[in-house]
Amino acid sequence: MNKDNTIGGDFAVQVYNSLTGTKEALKTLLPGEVSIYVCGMTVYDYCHLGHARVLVVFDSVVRYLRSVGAKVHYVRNITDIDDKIINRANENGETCSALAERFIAAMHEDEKALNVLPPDMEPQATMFIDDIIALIERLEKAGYAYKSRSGDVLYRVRHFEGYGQLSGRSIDELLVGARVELNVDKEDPLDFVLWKKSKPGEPQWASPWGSGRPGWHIECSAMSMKCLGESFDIHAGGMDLKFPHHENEIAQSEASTGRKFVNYWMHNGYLQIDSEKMSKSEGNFYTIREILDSDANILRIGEVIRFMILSSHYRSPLNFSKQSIDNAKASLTRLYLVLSRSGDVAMRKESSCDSRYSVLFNTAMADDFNTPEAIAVLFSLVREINRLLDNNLVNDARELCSELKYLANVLGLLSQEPIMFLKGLSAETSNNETATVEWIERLIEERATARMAGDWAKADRIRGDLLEQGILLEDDGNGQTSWRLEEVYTGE
RNA sequence: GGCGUCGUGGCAGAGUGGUUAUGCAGCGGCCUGCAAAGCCGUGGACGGCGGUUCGAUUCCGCCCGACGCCUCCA
Repeated sequence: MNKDNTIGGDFAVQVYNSLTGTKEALKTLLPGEVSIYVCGMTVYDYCHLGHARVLVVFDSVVRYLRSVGAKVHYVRNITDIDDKIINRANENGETCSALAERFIAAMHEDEKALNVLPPDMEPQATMFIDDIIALIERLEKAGYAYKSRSGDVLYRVRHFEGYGQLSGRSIDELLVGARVELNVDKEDPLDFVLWKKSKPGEPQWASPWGSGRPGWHIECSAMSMKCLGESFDIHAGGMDLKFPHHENEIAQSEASTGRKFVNYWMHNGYLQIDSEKMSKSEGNFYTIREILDSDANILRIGEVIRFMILSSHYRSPLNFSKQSIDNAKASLTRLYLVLSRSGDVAMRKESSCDSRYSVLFNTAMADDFNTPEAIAVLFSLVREINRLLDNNLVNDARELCSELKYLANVLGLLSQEPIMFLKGLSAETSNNETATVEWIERLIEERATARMAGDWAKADRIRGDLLEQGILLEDDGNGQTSWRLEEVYTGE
């Protein structure tokens, strides 16, 4: 490991730091270790595709950092108490904790389908109330917090010198924005809630300021510092959290500790629908499971979504459409076809960093996690493998295949059995699937007989009929026929 | 009003001061009963106007266009 605490060895990892607006070499507090906190979900509903992007992007970041030998401490929180949760629970007539529990379980299912690994820690706000209260007390002692007339405890924004450093705006500039509501309760309109006085019937915890609950931003300060220390390396989340959430986290954390809170801030771009930001308030959003349900095989469509997300750079906007899904499907099919063509190949345990492809792959990823370029490297591997196979150099091809699988795995891709992906079969085969497979195989036999007899018309009719059902037949040179899924484009 | 991001070939989407991104689609060829897959070859691009430069899609300025943030949001 380098003495200067850079990560990545020969491929010094460069990270775009939202705080400075530039790409910087990633230098961590501890040599060879990376502490990263990602703002996770507020669990009052099913995760949408924007959440999928955060999950997949930072899962890939963590996988990559680990692949270059870093010991990563990955924390992703769950906010399980806030206004939206309380409202939704009331609407449903269930308790907040029951509601939260339900959607946490659903989120874990979604993650699985997207091949997102669990973080090392997944702290929930309601389990850190003591730490939150202690943090607010520190802020109060230092003069950064005050109790308002209404009973809420607020953060005194004017007292924190660096306020606005992340969003690149001064308090006064923010005020000119004019959409800040006037509130007699606040010393300054930008002051925000640290502790909210509870209303009857709401979840509440005892505190020095009376019973209440944490405000929105404080739990991330408390939990991240509790899990990773008062200073840590990377804090990440969606672009929309930059202001005010992350700005406020900095204010809370640095005012309480007097130390630099986070060295690198990473923000992923929005997921868009028809080139507009997808958000619940706009009503133009898809849940992850909605998309997952559009395919019989949940892992297959999950990987397609993952591929689609990684095929654009994490900071760019990502436009979701039927075509982006189809593109991802076609690309993944090409990757899986070469694996299937090579037979079953075990994944290499470690990358041979000296290989041409690994060098290109790592160079791309070290440059602020350029996954589109890394994926392009995967495809040049595919071409090479196919060339080798065309020339019957099977052993060489299989060697490269195991490298392909290794590199793809760094992106969380190609972890399924090729056949399962190509045929769209799930791991625990249903009766329905078995019946379908048998039906297809019967037709293939029937066609083989026709071909043997030279009845091309019949053979082609069977093939054409199956294709209309989305089943593509492929004959190899030895009289064997295989099949795979091929969506026929019906024009929407 | 303030701040910011972006504008690449038919579509998606990287990147670069002068040389092939990549995937899908197209075209020609090999292979195939015909296909499919694969391979080989190939056409096609950098919003507009100026400037810097031997040379700009890449740097600078202006303009136009799209989007976002300043309010809950990944």
